[in-house]
Amino acid sequence: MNRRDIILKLIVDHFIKTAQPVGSQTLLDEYRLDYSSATIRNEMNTLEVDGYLEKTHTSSGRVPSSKGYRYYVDNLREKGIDEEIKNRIQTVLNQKVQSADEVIKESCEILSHMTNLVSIVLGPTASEEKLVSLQIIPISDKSATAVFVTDTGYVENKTFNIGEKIKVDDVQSCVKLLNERLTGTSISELVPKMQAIKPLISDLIIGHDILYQAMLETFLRFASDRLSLYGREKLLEQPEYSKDISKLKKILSMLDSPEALRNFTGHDNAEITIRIGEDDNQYDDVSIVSAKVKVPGHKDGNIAIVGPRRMDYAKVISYIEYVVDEIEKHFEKIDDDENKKEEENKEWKKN
Amino acid sequence: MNRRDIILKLIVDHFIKTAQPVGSQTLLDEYRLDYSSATIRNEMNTLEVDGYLEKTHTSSGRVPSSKGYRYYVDNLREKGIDEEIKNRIQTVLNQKVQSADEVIKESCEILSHMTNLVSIVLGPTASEEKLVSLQIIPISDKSATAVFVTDTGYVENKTFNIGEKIKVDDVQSCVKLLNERLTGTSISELVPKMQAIKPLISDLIIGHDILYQAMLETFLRFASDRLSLYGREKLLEQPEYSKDISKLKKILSMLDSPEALRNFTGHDNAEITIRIGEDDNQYDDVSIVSAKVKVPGHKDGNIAIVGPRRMDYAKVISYIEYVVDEIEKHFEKIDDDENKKEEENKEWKKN
DNA sequence: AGTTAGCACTCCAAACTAACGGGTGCTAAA
DNA sequence: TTTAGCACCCGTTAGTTTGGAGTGCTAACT
Repeated sequence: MNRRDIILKLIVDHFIKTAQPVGSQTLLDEYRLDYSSATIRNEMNTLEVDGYLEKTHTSSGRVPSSKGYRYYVDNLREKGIDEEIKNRIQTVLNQKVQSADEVIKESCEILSHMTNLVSIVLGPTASEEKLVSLQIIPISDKSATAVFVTDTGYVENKTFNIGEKIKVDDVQSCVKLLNERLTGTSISELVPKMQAIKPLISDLIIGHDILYQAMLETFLRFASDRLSLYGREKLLEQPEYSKDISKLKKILSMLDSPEALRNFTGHDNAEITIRIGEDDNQYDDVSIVSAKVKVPGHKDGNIAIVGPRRMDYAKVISYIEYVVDEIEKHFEKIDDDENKKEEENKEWKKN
Repeated sequence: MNRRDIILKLIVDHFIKTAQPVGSQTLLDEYRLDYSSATIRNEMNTLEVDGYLEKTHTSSGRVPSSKGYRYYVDNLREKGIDEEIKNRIQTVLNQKVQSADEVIKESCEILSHMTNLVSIVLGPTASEEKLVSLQIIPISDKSATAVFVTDTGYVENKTFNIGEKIKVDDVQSCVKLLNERLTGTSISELVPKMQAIKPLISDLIIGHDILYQAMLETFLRFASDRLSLYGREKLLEQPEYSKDISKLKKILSMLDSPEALRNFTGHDNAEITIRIGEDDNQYDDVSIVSAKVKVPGHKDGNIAIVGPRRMDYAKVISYIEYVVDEIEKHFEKIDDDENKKEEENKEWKKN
């Protein structure tokens, strides 16, 4: 690594650690370099001219620019990973009972805990899932619960008050009808199909409008974004927000906007997408490291870590890579075992 | 209302509005009182001696003490209620489709929105609920989802990966067994009963330990606190937190602690419980107004509004009272209609 | 030619100062 | 009992000073 890179790396490292602009002397004091502060200053100057560093005012230390972070992330960051997260993740994976969703959820909690940042799980967009079952379960003489399940094991439910307007039988026959007509339908087609079925329902059932509305509502809930956040409160620990609460508002408003989050987590085919806050943007100080998670038998999902631009990219990226890798390996292995077993079964039957 | 009370009321009102200590002159300027500032000062002094007011330093305006707020809440607050919240709540209630849970949830969102505070729904403690149904729904050749429903229409689910260790049949028979043995069991007895059943399962099923674990885990999830928060982000708008982020941390940590929340919302039989932050407490600056919600056919739940001690009690209390009243009236009415209808039916059959 | 010591210069942050003003309590008169 | 008047308190704000961490430039040194 050439001298300029070393200096850039150290500046970014130091700034990530302290959240303070870094000066030439500090750098020298902290990391015994074998060239003088003047040399460092020269290098810093060219780094600034080239757009990797910025000054907060004419005579202050330097701060990495967005471009500087990018370069750091792409070329300079160290890739080690510490033992603690390994242990923790392995502990989770060793509890064999867990479904993929649960494993991912728990892993994200660990990620959030160990980075002091917010982690998010973006489920696959629901629209492609198919409804596989629709059941009605009477729970008292006054009410019944309808349970809807998709082919990924996602469950929605809706409780009906049975009574004057709606009879148990009505709900039953409605469910029967929907079951016949809707199983196998993908979530995105659910609402249009429902519209087509509407006349049938109104022929059949007394309280049809209410039932219809209720079902429709439940289907809409299906389509809503499946997104979980962990460790929101961790943000309060970040020094950038202790002064300036408005920055905190910005990042929290982003976390409240599923669209924004979907927007900034990887769409392309990359395994890992790194979004570094750009100055021109509404979310100028927000960085997002996101990774695609592929589990056999599931649609691809994403997990991501969200934090201020000054986040410990080296750590965050290596952690998230590790976590995703381990999760994928884990479930591939399970999948393989299954297949092998199945083949054995076939062999067996053949003989 | 005597003069002292008037003055105390105005001080509390003004402080709630401005979050600034209130002085005698300001009071005079803002609300044309017909006695002099000196008189006000005298009254303030006795109010302070009696413990209703506090000074932040020797010569500053007064701030209500905890006792002052209490007195205000009990005796001085105005009880009007404005039209906007009425309209909003009525809009919600008019969507007849909604179940109680949904109505409560939406009402709380409105409450949070209109008070700029956090509102919470504390479901009834789950332990009394009874399991009414346990179903297994195959969703692919590799997985199946078990769905559990309680007598209040609460649904939990757990997805199993079918395969080497677990067969569909195993899950089926396990569910069948549990269905026979566990329907009607209350949540709190679920775990002990499971333990009793354990030997049966291990006799019956190959992957029994995994299945057993999974079921157990789901039951534990049942027992976990059912609690929703709305409008967390609203807290950032409160002026007390713009300076002092540590206060914000305190209140957020409280919101993250279901135990603390349960602790500070009404246990006794009162319809409304008002907790005002006490200085000696860890949560010194947190006030909670909570109300019991009774809906026919449901266990009692609570809704509450959480905010800094300086909250607009008059508004919050009247809103929450209104909301709870309306919700209760709404569902009682539905219930009555049902009963009437049923009686009519009986009449009918008799003739 | 690249490196570095030296130096003048910049500007923020922290510390100090002064003035202001909103607040108090007390006293004495109405 | 109320209130005008007054001395006093102290936090806030604005202005000033100072110190220090930082810069860039130049000239001397490898």
